Amino acid sequence: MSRADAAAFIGALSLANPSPRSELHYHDPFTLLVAVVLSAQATDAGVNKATPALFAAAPTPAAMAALGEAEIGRHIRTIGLWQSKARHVAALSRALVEQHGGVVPHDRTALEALPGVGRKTANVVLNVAFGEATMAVDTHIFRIGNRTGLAPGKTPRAVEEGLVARIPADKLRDAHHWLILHGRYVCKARRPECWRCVAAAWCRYPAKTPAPDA
DNA sequence: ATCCCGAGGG
DNA sequence: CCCTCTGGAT
Repeated sequence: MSRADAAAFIGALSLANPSPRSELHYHDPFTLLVAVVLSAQATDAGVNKATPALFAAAPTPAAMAALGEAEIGRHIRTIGLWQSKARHVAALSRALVEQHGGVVPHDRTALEALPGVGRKTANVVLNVAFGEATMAVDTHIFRIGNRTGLAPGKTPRAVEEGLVARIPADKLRDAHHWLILHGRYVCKARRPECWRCVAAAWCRYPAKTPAPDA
């Protein structure tokens, strides 16, 4: 897909979702980082319910490290994979204190070396908190990139590079919100609702589900 | 039953 | 590449 079409595609999605919001609203690097770690394979509702109390108790790496794994676990017991996440959050907080002066590093290699942090999570922090021109490719964005031709690729890395090459740098941040919302409610993995997709004109994926009572 | 805004380990 | 971790929503 050309850059012009990509801009039109993203523009259509932005009009359909004029007020994007999610746990990505954390701008502080540390709370953003922890919120994203907690989000993996969990519902956003669960994360949004648990994080306010957790961050009130421990807003910084030092405070989180002091809080400890057991107490972190008590705060996040209602979300999936909480045991390994409590372990990772405790370990990454200690690592930030001991190796980075209690500050989230503005550096991909250092971020990905933290426990529980992979390329996707590192990209969220790099883009949302530090303004780097990168995209965090989750399952939704990976699927949309391939279905639509917006950014085809066999690996998340390839899709990421295609998106960064086609979407204007100043729109990458909001593109996360729009693409994820679109992937969740319209361009779903199963039974995509193509008949109500605002970006269908730029999409090459054939509608496999007929519109209800149409 | 099946899926989720992943990451680590085998 | 495949498996596992895990509660909650649908």
